[in-house]
Amino acid sequence: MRNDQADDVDNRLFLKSVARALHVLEAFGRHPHPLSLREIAEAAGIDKSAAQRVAQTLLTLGYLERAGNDAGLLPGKALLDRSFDYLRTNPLIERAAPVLSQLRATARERVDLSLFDGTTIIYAMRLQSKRETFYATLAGRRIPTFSSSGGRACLARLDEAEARDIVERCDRQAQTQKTITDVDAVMDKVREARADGYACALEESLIGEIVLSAAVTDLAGRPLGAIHIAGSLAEWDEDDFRRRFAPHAIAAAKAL
Amino acid sequence: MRNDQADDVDNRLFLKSVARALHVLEAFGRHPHPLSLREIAEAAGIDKSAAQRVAQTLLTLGYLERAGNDAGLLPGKALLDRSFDYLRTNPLIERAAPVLSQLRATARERVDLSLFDGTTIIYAMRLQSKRETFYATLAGRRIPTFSSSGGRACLARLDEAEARDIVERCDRQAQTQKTITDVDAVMDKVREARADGYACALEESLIGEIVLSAAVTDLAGRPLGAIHIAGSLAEWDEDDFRRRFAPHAIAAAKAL
DNA sequence: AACGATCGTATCGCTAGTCGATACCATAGA
DNA sequence: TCTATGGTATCGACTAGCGATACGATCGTT
Repeated sequence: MRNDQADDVDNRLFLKSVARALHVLEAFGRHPHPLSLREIAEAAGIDKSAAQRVAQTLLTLGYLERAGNDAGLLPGKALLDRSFDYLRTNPLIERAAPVLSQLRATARERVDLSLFDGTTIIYAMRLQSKRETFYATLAGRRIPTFSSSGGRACLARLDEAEARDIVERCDRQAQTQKTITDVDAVMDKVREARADGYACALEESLIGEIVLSAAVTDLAGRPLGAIHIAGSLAEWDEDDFRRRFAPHAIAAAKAL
Repeated sequence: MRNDQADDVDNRLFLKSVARALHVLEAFGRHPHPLSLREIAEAAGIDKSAAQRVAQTLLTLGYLERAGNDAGLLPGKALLDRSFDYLRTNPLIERAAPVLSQLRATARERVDLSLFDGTTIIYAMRLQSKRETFYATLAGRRIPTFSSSGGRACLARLDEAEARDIVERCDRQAQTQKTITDVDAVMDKVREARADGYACALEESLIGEIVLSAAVTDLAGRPLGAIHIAGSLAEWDEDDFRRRFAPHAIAAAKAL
């Protein structure tokens, strides 16, 4: 999971106790249900005593809560405060908010802002369209870089070698039958995105869904994230969708 | 800010190092902009060395990031992962997701789910309507219990003494000219909400906005949160809004 | 250029904070 | 009643982290 262990070990400034506590919180990412002390200890690779101390601490600070039927522990509301801080302090989000909601108003389809983070991208803002249920529409969700249009839009802003390296390091599992998992085939798509100025993915994450993305970069041209427009193939065919929305996505991304 | 210090001190299980690290992250809630090491140290009440160690640790774990122009540190994307875990593991959110989006579809106004947390409530899910910009629409935002319709809907499910205690402990600053800050006046509103089965707030948080809320409770009848429907006074007058949406809000809350 | 202020980074000996084994007290099911 | 499993509490030993200090870079100022 972590290949910078080497750095950690020789880094005299690294606080193991802090890392332990965060590993406890991260355990709920892998086990999304109430956990007992013993389960926490196992998931975080610590003994029961350590888990007890960490849990008590996080509990009093609001980063953990007791599950309803005293059936264990769950993440706490304080985590929402911290992610709010993240969004509020991120200058990209600040600038993107009005642009996104205007884009949403003109496109009348689902609009997202995702952030580039190596082998995955993470949704930061989501403006849903009509139906749309469930976790798919929650901020904080991560999806693989290689198979998402937003991810490929970002890769297109990197040089060939760096992009290829990331694609190779991705966990390239097929999400649907249409997911492109071959490295060379993905790189073809990346080059296509580089040429077009936007990326497009057809049913690679979800059957029936077409997503089109334009990358947002910093002043140096490095990708920070991407703006997505997502539609349903029941209402659009690919060419129409591209023609209609690609200019909007590119313009919105350029505005940032 | 924290009156359980007494408990903390005599609790032998409380890990100070973990608390220190979290205080560092919380510093960005009070100072929403890039912070230098020295500023972090000040905000978290620790010395520069400690801040350095904590910052290095959080940096390598992704809970802090360097600001673009190496102008300091900012919260990191890992925080979004954790809030996603919170939302995903919270059974109320799971049940509420489909109900909310259906409510959004029928009401065609902004719909929110907030969670009751003592003197504040915190937005967990937000389905915006048309325009709506900025942070107002982000999950994780906290607003005072006493002046929000959602908060008062929750208070209405507590007994008189407990509700009054919370109102008194709130930081009762007026958000707008219309904010009701007097304890007795707030309690009148709470009693009204108890009688009606829903609460209503007129321009108490934002001028021109009317919000109507119904509380969601656990099996024991204790309030967990509230469902909000928010509209614009430019489009509705109070009576129409109440008549039209109160039944929907109550029904949606009851469905949970 | 030389200066002082302020930034991030690195070092190191001492001690207080944490570790981890262990015991305790519930509740629940056999 | 017994055993398994949950959360809670205790305590001596030892190590992880404290905090003072120092260093090199980068500024804007004089």
